[in-house]
Amino acid sequence: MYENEKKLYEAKAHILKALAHPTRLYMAEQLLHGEKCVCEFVREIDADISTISKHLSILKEAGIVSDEKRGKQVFYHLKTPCILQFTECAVDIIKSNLKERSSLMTRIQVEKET
Amino acid sequence: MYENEKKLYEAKAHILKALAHPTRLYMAEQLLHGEKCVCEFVREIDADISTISKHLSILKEAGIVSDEKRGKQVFYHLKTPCILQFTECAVDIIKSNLKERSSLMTRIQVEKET
DNA sequence: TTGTCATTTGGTAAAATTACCAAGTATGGG
DNA sequence: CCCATACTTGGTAATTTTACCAAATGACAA
Repeated sequence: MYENEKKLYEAKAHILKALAHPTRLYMAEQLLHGEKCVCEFVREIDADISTISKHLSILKEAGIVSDEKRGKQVFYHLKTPCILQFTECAVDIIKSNLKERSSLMTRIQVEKET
Repeated sequence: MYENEKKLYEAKAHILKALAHPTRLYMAEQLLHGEKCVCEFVREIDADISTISKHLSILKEAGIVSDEKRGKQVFYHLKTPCILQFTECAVDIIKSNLKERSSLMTRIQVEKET
């Protein structure tokens, strides 16, 4: 029964949810190349610094990243890089969706014309 | 610049978002064992059938599952099982979060008591 | 055709997410 | 000590998500 395992699914979904935002996904992927301070994200992302800080705190709360204050700066670090392994498969899905949707478009076009 | 790659991050986040709900994650994982009709999910999950149907349609729209009508029933099928590979890593994160948070609790206890 | 089973769709209220601004905290320099 | 820099936090409005009920659709059976 799903009810028994619900807590585990909630925990897993919570982690996915933290990653399921374009900006947060970008941040996590950037951290694959090494730690970054908030100020670096601020330079790259066109959003208010408070928005960026909140996105990072969501990743942190989910346990995906950790932070460390050094001087005036706060550095974020990817704790568990394996969580980003889904990327390759996601790209496959995106490509397959594009294919299916473009062939659907063609079908609609053809149906219109005939 | 993030702005250039934004479309790709949005597409990837869209797929994650579809999975980032306990019920939808459960459904996708169940489909690892083979296709299932909506009625089977209805038996397992304590939610309105319309809610279950809508969750399935979100997974379908994201390109994670496909559906096929056979007789009166609609069968759902996992198109790209690799998208669920993150699970193992997610469990690692959950365990590590539990450890950190329980040690935090202990620390708070200790601080209170001393 | 009429009914029934299996599922989807439309509508809606409640809850959650998001982004911004403004104000607060912490650190190091002068 | 005072100030600037680097962030975080609180407040809030707009948007999105979620779940339910009710009604619609589609397939088969009588």
